[in-house]
Amino acid sequence: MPRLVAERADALPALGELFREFGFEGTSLSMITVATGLGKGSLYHFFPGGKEEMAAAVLAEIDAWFATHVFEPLRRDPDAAAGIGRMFQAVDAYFRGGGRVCLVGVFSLGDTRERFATTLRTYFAVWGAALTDALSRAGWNPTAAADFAEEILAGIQGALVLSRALDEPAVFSRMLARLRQRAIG
Amino acid sequence: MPRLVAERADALPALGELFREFGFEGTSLSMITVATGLGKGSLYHFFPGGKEEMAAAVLAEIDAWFATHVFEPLRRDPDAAAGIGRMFQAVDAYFRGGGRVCLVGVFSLGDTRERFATTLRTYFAVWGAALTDALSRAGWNPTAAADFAEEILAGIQGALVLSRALDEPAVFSRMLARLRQRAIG
DNA sequence: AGGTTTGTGTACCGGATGGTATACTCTTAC
DNA sequence: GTAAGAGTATACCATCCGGTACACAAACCT
Repeated sequence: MPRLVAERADALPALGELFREFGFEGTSLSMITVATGLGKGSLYHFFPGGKEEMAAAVLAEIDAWFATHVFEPLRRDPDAAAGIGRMFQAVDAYFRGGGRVCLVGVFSLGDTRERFATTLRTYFAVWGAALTDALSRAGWNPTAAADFAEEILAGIQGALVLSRALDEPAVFSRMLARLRQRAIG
Repeated sequence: MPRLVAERADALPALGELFREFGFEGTSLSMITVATGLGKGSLYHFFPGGKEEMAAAVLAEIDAWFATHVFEPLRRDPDAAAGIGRMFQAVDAYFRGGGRVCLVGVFSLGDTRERFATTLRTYFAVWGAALTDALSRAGWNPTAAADFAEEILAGIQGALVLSRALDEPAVFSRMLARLRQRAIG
């Protein structure tokens, strides 16, 4: 019998989609065993802390992905406008043009928020700081940059909610295009 | 022994806060009995359809509230800018300056979405149409008005997510102020 | 080859879940 | 004053919950 999942990390994508779709409370261990192909024995071997450790691992993976694909370009690209452009491109790819929801947003709205409070707060705080920095380097004055960074992050999250409610992913694409236009023309 | 809840409608506020905070799946009947002071017997007397009917009733109440306090002023106020101003005021009050979350948004993100799909879609579609109309009457050209209406709705929803994640309601207030400024100066 | 780590299947735990059944007590109307 | 219906309390249902225990198998190292 072949192993479907060889390492703990191989289970994370399936776990992520589950938590995105059903939330933390809504995702049951039996759903997880089906989606990952791992029995409870294996799951608790990889994640001794149970469901909470699984969710924390998914959040950490998301954090790492955004750090390398979004935050770093924003901070490191000598051409600030280019870094911002890469951010919009990465965000569009990550959320699949509005067809995928933000796990950090989902967790932030529910009571799960308290459980992962610092992770959730840090995610948006770091993103906001990096974006503010890039906007400043792109020519915005500091206070306007901070305001606009906030507006961009909220716009992205809100567009995901709206796309989902209206079942119309184009809402997300349009929002991304508008924000990019305002940011770097 | 006095009746804490004399009518079905008296249970809706408590139900709303519960669903907002814990989502549909996360809200259990025992939490509901505690929060409303009603035993299961009474609950199923008022809501024969169980938890799903309770959530539907809450959504209907929200819909009605927004219809009278938000959608109607947008459409009916002869002074379009004043109608838009009243919308921002009503929204700020309803979401308590960012301290309260949008149940429609919460339901839209999870798997609950499918259960109440048409209600959720209609809520945003009607709001968007009313706001587009008001913006047009306030001087925006039709396509720009539709775009900006979308941006306003997403901004509101996103700001609620961000306020919650950062535990900083001021994010919501700032967003509302910025949007109002852009809309009616 | 032997033994140890790493991973897996399965039975099981106490408790909570949404929902039902039923017997009861009020209030109201005649 | 009594009958009907509205509203309530309680016990109970099957099912599922997250988590644990433990025996077992494959992979690895020496």
